[in-house]
Amino acid sequence: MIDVMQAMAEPTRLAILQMVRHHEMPAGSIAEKFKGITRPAVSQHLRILKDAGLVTERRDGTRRLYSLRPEGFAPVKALLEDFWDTRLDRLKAAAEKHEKR
Amino acid sequence: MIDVMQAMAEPTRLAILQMVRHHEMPAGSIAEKFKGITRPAVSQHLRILKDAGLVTERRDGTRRLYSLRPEGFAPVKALLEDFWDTRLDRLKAAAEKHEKR
DNA sequence: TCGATATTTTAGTTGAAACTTACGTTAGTA
DNA sequence: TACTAACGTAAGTTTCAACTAAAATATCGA
Repeated sequence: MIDVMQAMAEPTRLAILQMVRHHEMPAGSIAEKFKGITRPAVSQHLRILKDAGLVTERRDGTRRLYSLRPEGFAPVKALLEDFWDTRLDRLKAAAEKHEKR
Repeated sequence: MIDVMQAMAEPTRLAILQMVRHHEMPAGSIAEKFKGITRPAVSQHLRILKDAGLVTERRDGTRRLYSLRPEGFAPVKALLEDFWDTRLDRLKAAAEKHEKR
């Protein structure tokens, strides 16, 4: 789960995730979008995203098509909702305290 | 938003967030929980979490009490839900494709 | 089979982030 | 005022993640 967060928490990788969100893209096209960063670097980012389960890779001839894998975000999503709930917990606690008077 | 993710995506800091989730804790008590890491290191992590808006700091005499700031997670939560929605988008797209036959 | 295309992998470099030690600060207390 | 407790801050070191350049791999077409 920490690896999923680390995968997301990097500007280039986050941008990649946005790119492949709606339609799959070949590695080359992804790399082209980045100015001032080489193709191998992008390839390595893709590896990290894949290992984290955030993208899937599909081969088509010599190309490799990447697309988002939304389920990969599930654990982080759960954690976030957990933290978010603290807001409600506090409202509840405050209400009970008030009631006690 | 990327800074929020980076703040979360570190084991020690994530552990701190869990610690202060339900009740505020003084910096010292937080540091004690960590074996093999010094107090200043924890202090620096707390700084990063505070700057990212994930915890709040309250002073009580010489102590500093930290607690979770759930609202800080909002941007990441929104992003995650955005990605998550891709699942539904695909189901929908698949259904429409099916319908077309 | 040879070359071209699209891509990853490896090895090595570099810069940033996480650490430690030493020092500074602030608030309470004798 | 001097001392202590509970911290943060500064400076320097180490570790690690992101990068580049060069080499390796896989697939297709002539």
